[in-house]
Amino acid sequence: MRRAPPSLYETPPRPPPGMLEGTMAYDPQRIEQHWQQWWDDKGTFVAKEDPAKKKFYALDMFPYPSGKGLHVGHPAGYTASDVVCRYRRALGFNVLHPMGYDSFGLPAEQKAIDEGVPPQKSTTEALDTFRRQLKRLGYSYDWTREVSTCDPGYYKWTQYIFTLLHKRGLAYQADAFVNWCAALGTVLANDEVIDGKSERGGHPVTRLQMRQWMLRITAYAERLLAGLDTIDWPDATRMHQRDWIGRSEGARIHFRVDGTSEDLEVFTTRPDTLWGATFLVVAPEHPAVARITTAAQKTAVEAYAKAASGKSEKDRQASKQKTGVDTGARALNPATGKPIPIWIADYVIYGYGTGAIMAVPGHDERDWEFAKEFHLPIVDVITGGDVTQAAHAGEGAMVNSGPFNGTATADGFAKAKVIDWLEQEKLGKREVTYKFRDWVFARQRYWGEPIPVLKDDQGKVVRTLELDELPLTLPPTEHYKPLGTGQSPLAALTDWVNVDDKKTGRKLKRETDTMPGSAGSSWYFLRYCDPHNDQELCARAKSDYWMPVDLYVGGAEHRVGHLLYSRMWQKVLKDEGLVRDEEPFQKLVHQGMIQGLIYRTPDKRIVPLAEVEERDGKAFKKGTDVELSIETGKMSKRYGNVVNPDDVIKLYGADALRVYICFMGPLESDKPWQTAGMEGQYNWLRRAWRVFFDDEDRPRVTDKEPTEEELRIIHKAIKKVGRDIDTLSLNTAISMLHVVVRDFLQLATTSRKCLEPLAQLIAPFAPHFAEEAWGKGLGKGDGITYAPWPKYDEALATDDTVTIGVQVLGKVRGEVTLRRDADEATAVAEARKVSGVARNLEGKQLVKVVYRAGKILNFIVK
RNA sequence: GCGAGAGUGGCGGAACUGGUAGACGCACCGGUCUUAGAAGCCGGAGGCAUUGCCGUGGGGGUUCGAGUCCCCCCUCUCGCACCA
Repeated sequence: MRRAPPSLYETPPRPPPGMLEGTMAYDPQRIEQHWQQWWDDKGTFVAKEDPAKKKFYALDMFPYPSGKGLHVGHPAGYTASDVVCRYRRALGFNVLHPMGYDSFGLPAEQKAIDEGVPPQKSTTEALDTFRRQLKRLGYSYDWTREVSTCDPGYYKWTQYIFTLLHKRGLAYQADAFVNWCAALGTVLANDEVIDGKSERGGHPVTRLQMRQWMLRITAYAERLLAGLDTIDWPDATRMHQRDWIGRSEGARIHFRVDGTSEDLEVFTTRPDTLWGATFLVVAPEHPAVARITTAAQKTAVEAYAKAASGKSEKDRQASKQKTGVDTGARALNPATGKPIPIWIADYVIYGYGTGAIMAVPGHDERDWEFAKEFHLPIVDVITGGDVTQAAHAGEGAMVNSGPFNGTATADGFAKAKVIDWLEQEKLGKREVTYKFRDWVFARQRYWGEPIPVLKDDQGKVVRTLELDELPLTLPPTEHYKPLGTGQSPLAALTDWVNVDDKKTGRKLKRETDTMPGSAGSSWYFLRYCDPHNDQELCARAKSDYWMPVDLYVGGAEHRVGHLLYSRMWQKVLKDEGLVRDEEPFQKLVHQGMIQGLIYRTPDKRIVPLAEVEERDGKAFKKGTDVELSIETGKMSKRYGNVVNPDDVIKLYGADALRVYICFMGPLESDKPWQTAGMEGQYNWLRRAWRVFFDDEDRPRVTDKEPTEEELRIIHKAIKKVGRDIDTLSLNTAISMLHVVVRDFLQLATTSRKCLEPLAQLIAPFAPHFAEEAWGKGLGKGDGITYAPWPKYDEALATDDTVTIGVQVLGKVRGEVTLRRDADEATAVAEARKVSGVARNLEGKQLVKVVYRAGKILNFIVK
């Protein structure tokens, strides 16, 4: 056995390499604590508005502070934004870099239910842990601006925003089909339901009709779509939001129900296929169903509807097999005047469009399958396919469509014509619908912002609370469990619920539902601009200065939830005149996940990391010869591969962790944590230390003039590192720094003109190290944070000689070193001297020479 | 099924507008130091083969030249999933 197994999993941890007795060396524990204290004392990162300076607002998605503390996943994004902030400060930007906590939510409440710990208490503790851990990583946050969504001074304004939404008619109560999770005792938003299960806990979710608070996000659909074209976000995320909003253009068409005064409305994107509509399909929940069903069909219809509503969303989608029942009623096709049957089927969704469709089996795959299943007529109304074999959804010309025969469907031409006709004949109208629904804005839970309204006995809202009545604080309780009735625990607190309202002189009741977790996080970026203001949610002058966010770093899992809600609130606040910008986040980047290694025995059993040892680059089960397979996957307790930043920092220091995180790979991609790789970066910092300090920890800097070679090294690095931070290619920036340190050690570089810029280039990544090198190593007094970023000389940053490949017939046969701008004749002459090239040219006739100065020389021969 | 993204050494990953594939790091091998080991330092290294050949998931194409551009296919990851 050659080396210790991954030391993170050993107890007690072995001392870091190089910390042997007597040797003075890089000591991260000492310097990191010292500089963190120093930054705190000096208020180095406190941001102040300064109109004379260009601002830069870098925002991290604030964490939900779980009791378990920080996970290595958190620093992945936080480190990247911190590097950018430190770089921007050196460039002279006025940087706002705040941090806070998304501290309302289910986990703390679940803990309260399970263990009886009040959420206020467990949240405060978790928050202290997070703050301590984040500070220990040396992030340059302005801690004076910290916010926490469960703080009454904060949620006062969340509640205030709710009252604004209510006044604008954007917050309303409605009987709606909601995602009810019985296990959690609450409703969930669509984005909190994944595959028919709750995002948190994976409990089953069913569709239920309930009276709920809703936010009319659909009213902002067009602006939410339009804004996507103005912001610098990943394409995948913008596309995902577009899909989620799901805009479609079409027509609403009226169908008379034969022999009744009922009217059924359908939404269709293909009004040009109206002549082919041979039946209607209505969602089982549709209220018209009960009215139109004939006596003969009543039993079958009711049975089907009941079965459909009992199914969860997931079950309903599990089978694509078409099912349905004829209601017995007939509708009149407004185009042909012919009676067509009306069916109910669960492939039609009540929440979308009008909850009823005209089925055109000839030109819609789903309708075609349904028609086949139930032997309903199929009519061809668009040329180009064989509707007896399959639905033809493509383009063609209208046929069997009366006056429209021959109209081409391409480019929506026929569609527009038919809609015009429908409007003229008052049979229907042009309409746009959206796939996304209004936002269910209530949870039947305790640990959230109380909704600031007063209601009468019937549950009708009498008034919202005025600003001077806010915050409406959460009353203390000892019973956190949702009541079995589908009400929140607040409903049991009758003293709190019943109010003698002085303003109206009436006996009123408080709302007992609370807001969802996404409420507080939908505007926190504004509060950071003016966190202590108790008169306004954020002074306009402050948000005008700092907003919009210039760089927002956070996980891709918030693509549609948080990132869509925040955009909506920003628009509402803009309409209120409270903010200037239409979009809150100018540039968005998603960090990838830090994955763990998963070890398995040949029979596929998982072996926790603590029981793994490495030998000769292979993994074995500790103390055996059982070789293990290695795969990458989620970090999870189950695999025993969760890495805690505290442990890493204890061994290697925060700087090494930061450098390793940056070095692992591109910010956006998922990458596996490898403790050995971590050690590599720690060792690099130790080597870098030796550039600045000798064996007795004395500074090595001299005022010697650097050689040209040394200057070239550092100028190239200044150029590369700056450019890489701009593009967030932090891994290649670190590679460059490796090269500089290697070369400077080899050249025994001590020149101040080289070491000062090197310390500065290291500073964004390993700030404590850099401060120590800058202060103690280079004798600088004021800290490195605001030292102006070094400038490079283009002439020195570019080599004037280059080594290029020499090819014969496209195959590399040698290389030559030339001046970058050497002419072709020189290049050819030099290349002919290279033996491998000469050998391949021998006896051949030169046809052509391809020469790209500084790039390639290629001889084409016969 | 639809949409998006990705396949490069043993591993993580580099490669500017097409121009010496494998930078940098890990692991590995050799040397040095040491009683020995660890760490450090110096050096090696894609594969096969002793002048050469093959190599960026596979197959075709464009080009003097392809990881990069075009066409077809395979695999993986992530979304969405009867949205009318």
